[in-house]
Order: sequence, then structure tokens, then C-alpha cells
Amino acid sequence: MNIGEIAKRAGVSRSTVSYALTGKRPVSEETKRRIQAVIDELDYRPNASARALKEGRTRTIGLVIPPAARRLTDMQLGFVASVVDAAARADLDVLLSPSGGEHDRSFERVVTGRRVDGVILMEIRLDDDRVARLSNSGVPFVGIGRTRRPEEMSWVDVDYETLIAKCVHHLADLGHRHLALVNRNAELVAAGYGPGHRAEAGFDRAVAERGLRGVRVCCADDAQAGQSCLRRLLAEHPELTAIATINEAAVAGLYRGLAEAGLSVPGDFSIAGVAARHWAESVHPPLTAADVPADEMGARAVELLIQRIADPDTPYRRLLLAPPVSLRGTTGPARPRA
Amino acid sequence: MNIGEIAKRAGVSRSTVSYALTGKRPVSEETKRRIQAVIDELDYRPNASARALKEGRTRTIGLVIPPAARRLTDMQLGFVASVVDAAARADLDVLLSPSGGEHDRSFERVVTGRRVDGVILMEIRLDDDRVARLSNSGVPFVGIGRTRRPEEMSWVDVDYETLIAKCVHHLADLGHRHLALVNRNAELVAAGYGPGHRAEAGFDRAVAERGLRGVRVCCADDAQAGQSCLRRLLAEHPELTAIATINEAAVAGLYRGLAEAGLSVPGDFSIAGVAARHWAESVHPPLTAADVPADEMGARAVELLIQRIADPDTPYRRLLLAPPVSLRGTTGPARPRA
DNA sequence: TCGATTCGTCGAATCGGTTCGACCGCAACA
DNA sequence: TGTTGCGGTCGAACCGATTCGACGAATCGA
Repeated sequence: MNIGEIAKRAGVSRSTVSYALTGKRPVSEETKRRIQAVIDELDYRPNASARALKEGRTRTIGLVIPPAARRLTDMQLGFVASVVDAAARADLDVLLSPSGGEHDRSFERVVTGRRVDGVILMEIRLDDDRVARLSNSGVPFVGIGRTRRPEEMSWVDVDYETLIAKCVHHLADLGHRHLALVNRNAELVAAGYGPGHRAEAGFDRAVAERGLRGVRVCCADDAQAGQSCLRRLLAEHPELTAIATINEAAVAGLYRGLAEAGLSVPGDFSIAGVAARHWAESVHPPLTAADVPADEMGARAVELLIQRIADPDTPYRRLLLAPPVSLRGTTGPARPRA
Repeated sequence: MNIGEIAKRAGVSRSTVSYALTGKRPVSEETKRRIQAVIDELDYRPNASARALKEGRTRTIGLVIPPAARRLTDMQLGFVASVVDAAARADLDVLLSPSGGEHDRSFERVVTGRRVDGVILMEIRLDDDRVARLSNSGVPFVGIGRTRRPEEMSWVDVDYETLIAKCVHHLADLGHRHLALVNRNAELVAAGYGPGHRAEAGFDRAVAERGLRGVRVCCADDAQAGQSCLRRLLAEHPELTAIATINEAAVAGLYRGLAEAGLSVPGDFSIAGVAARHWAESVHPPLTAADVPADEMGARAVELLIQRIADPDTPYRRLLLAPPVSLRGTTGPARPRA
């Protein structure tokens, strides 16, 4: 059942059916009624590929997520959910591409061949081939995250550098002198994952400004790794009294490790982090953290993308978020250990 | 840059370019070389819409997930990840549709208009309009979950009824006489969510068989709800000594509530559940649970779907999983309370 | 040496929509 | 009364691929 069949049964031409459907030219009420009757009877829906071919757009956006093997963090899940949601509200479909490197077939498929009108790119590295690939293939795109050259694209990002610095200052204000930064997993950071590097920069800067002693470690993104990471930290740095972290997934393990060591939070030890707001609230104990509005960020990214699709020549737009640190009780005055 | 442009520059006809690309007819080495050179130079990729239009298939599958507003459970995240992963391996793209009811625009868009070659449907209710919608629109589909009439479609599902019964028997073997079932959120169950109802059935059956006292409650899918749910249970049923649950997201709250009440696990109170394997292992303490291989299930669903797409007339295939209960230390001998 | 195959290529039809130009009839207007 | 404009409709071109039938040249077997 194609448009020709509908036209035949309604006794009109194919173009008239098309105009009746799109409303791009006037069609008499009577004719519309007849056409609609046939459409309802046959449960006709225009073929999306044919329409996309002629119109030159697919009403679909691509969402490039981390490879499926890696578990999404809660924050990333928030991004995905809000992107999907915002896209649905704008009557756009979302095509998923789980991809890390550039030579990923899925990425190539989605980006090339006009499969999508635009792309949202997650988990961007400081130097990310995919950005160049998108740039010179001319596909409109928006990053959730940014590269080393943030002026060359549109993006929405969290200001990890500032936020981790804020956490450090907050802890310093409470009297902590020996802090650790618990980063995301080592491979990711080694690959040039932006938030990882920016968090380190912010940590180093704040530690230097306040004349503190700071140690930085990477930690796999799960609770067990968090627990063993904490064990190691306590063993190797007995003077530590606080942790700043961007690794949501490890926090439960950090808590566990502290409990195991007989240290109470925040009595004996403090933790502050950067995390998705609703997650920081729901974990136990609720984490003192810079609350990233993950749910809004995806929607913002979709907005920016829609704009770029509509007019690819507008200047790039950027949105750098640095939400305040919400005190939830995992940080307190320093109490020397050992 | 379309196939005509390539043909012109390579000095051949459009059909020859097509044959060179698809290999469906022989093309001389020399010609192939020339064509490839032009393609590389212009970075040409065939237009996916045009190909889809002509071929009658899109090389894309639809994945219908719960509405974005609702947070995915860990198990569901496992389904999604493995579907996406398996699809990528089969060179299929995944189009996401966050939808609950039938009259969802996103669902309609994805299902109709030949946007996808097939659909994987998640979070199926016992009576689910979407199944009928898919059936009589002729789109091949596979459920992760099943309706009241499981013989009318292909699916992969977890045998919640049997598994919860196993949990109850396990607890009964340990001497527990008063048990509670902690179900998923009430709206979902009220809407006819299959696992919720099947878990109740299995619970009732096993409780009856063993002559136990059982109480069933629904609980929102988050830790806080789990905690308050547990408070209520302890208050209203002081004789309770064990819980069986299918609500992963509430478990952390159950743990918290027990700790709050001064009850140790498994010394004073036992918990057993049905949960994604890797989650049950990573939570603390690791949960004694029937280990659902979420990561495999998505891949299986994709396999079944690919088969149905290739040959829509094959008989339906079903896969009902009832993994054994792994003992991880949250269940122990009953010790009477109060 | 002739007919049958096979190889390599081309032109044209096709998939199912959208859109442009043209046309007819009728009302409004000068 | 002739002109203009607009509502409503049609036919044809077009988007960019795939695929079928045909055809010339080379190869092969009889």
C-alpha cells in the first residue's frame, strides 16, 4: 500500500494525496475526507525512506554512546534518557551508535550515508578523531563534553576542573590537609578522556593554591574497584582524611572500604564529588557533591542540535555548567588519623 | 556526491558503480580500481534512504524501551546494552523508541512507515496493545518478556514464577515461616506488568505448598522507597524473617532499613531475589539471587529477530530462562524475632 | 567454424514519496 | 466584459540508489 494505491482508490492523483497529507497546498474538504477514509481503511503510512530520500532529511538524530561493553554511569544514563526524551518531544527518532574509536563501523554507518540529520557525541576525548570526522563530513553535531579545542564545535559540558577545585576548597575550609582524587578508570583517562584530565588539573590547582598534599589515583568504574582502591589509599597514605571524586560508580565501594577500616563518614573521613544530582541524593549516605543536572543536559544538547540542523551556519554555541556543591553530610571537619 | 557523479568521473555507467560496490555482478579489476579511486577521493557513501527505498529494508531494528521518565533498572540496562551490542555485530543499527502506551507517537513512527526491519519490545504487559499493533502491521518482532498468550509471538523471558518459588523454597528450607514478597512499583504491576504478576503467582504457590505465611507488597523502584517499605513491613508484620524480591533498585534500601532496625543479614533476616547476575554480585552484601543473564538475553533476542526478519513464516521461538539460585550469603537459618 | 557460455558493461525501469509548473473554473475587481 | 487571482487538481520530474534485460566481445567445446 503506497501513495499510488491510495490515490487510485480515492479517485485522485498521487500529488493530491500528498498535499492532503502535508497540507502544503489547499485541498477541498470533500477530497480530504475521501482520502482520509481510504487511508484509515488501509492503515496506510508514508514510507519513511522515500520521504527521506526526496526531502533530504531523515528526522532522525544519531546518539554516539560509549561502547556497550562498558557500563554506562548513572550520569551517562541520565544523558541518554534526556536526549531520547527531548528528541521524542521534537518528533525526532534516535539512532544509537555504541562506539569508541574512529574506525568503528557503527559510527561510520550512522554518520555517513545521510542516515541522520545530526549527531550527539558522548564521552568525548581531549583529542577525538570523531569530531574531525564529523566536522569534515559536514554532519551537524553537538558534544556532551568537549575536546581540547572547545571553540571549534557546539557542546554542553560540565566544568569538572572548577567543580573539583570547589570540592577541594570546601574540604580545605574544613581543615583537611591531605586529600586524594579518585578519578575514572585508567584506560579512559589514558585515552585522553576530558573530564578525567580536567578534574586532575582542577585538583592540582586547588591543592597548590591551598598548600595541601594531594594524591591522584584512577579507579575502575565499579564498587569493588572503589573498595580496593580505598584500601590501597589508606595503606599507602595513612595521613589522608578526605577524597574528592568524579567516579560515581566507585563511591559505594569507597563507603564500604571506609566502613571496613572502621572510619565513619563524615566523622573520621570526608568525601565530596561531582555526580548526577538525583544519584547523589539517592545513594546512602547522600553524597556532598556538585550536582550535575544530567537530565537537563541531554535536552539542551538536543536543542542545540536542532538549531544547528536548521541553520548550519550559525556560530557554535557552548554551555559550561558549574553547579554549586550541595552539602549532604559526607564532609565534615578534619580529624587527624593515626 | 551521488552514484551518478562517481560514475561520470570514473567514465562508467551508474549500474557499473553499483555492481562494483555490491559485487553482485562481475566487474573488471581495472574498472573497480578506477571507481574506488574516485570514491576515495570524494569520500562517497551510498545514500542509506535511497538504498532502503529500493531494497525494501533499512538494516535497522527498533528497540522499544520503557518511557524515559522511568529510570531503567540494572537488568533493563543490561538488555539494552546487549541488544545494541549484538545488533552492531550484525551490522544493524538500533532505533530507540521510549514508549509505554499504544498511542505513543514515537512507537507509531518507529513501527510504521517501514523505518525498521523489525522490533524488539521490552517491558511487556500481560495484555499489551503494542503486541497486537505489531502483529497486524506485519512487522517482525521479538519480546523481551511475554504477554498472557505466549504462543502468539517469539520472545525471550525470565521465568519469574519459578524463580520466586525457588527463592521461597530455599528460604523455607532454612526454616523461615513468615515471608514477604517485595514487588516492583504499584503502577507497573497494576498495569499488568508480566514479571510482577508471575512473581506473585509463584510466591503464592510456593507459600501455599510449604504452608507458610506470606505477605506481598509493591515498592517503588528506588532505594528510598525500599527503606520505607521495609520499615512498614517490620512494623506491620513483626514476625517476618525473610524477603523475596524482584526489585533490584529497592534492595539497597532494604539493606539500609534492616541495618536501621538493628537486624543483621543473614543472621537476623534473610533476603533472596531475582536479579541481573553482575548486579547481584556487585551489590553489598552480594545478594543471594537467581542470576538472570541479562547480557545474553539481549543478544538472544537479536538472534531471534534476525531469524524472523529473514523468514517471517518460521514458527515462533521462545526462550524461558530459569537460572539457579546462587547463594551469596544474604540468606541463612531463620532466627525468630520479637 | 559455429553455437553456447561467460564476462563486463550499459540503459532503463523501479522503489514511494514530494514538488514544480500548468491548467481549469470561479469569484472579485476595474 | 476582460483581467486578475485563487482554490483545487493533475501530470511529470526528481531524489539516489538497485536490478533486470540486453548486448558485444572473448572463450570454449564440439
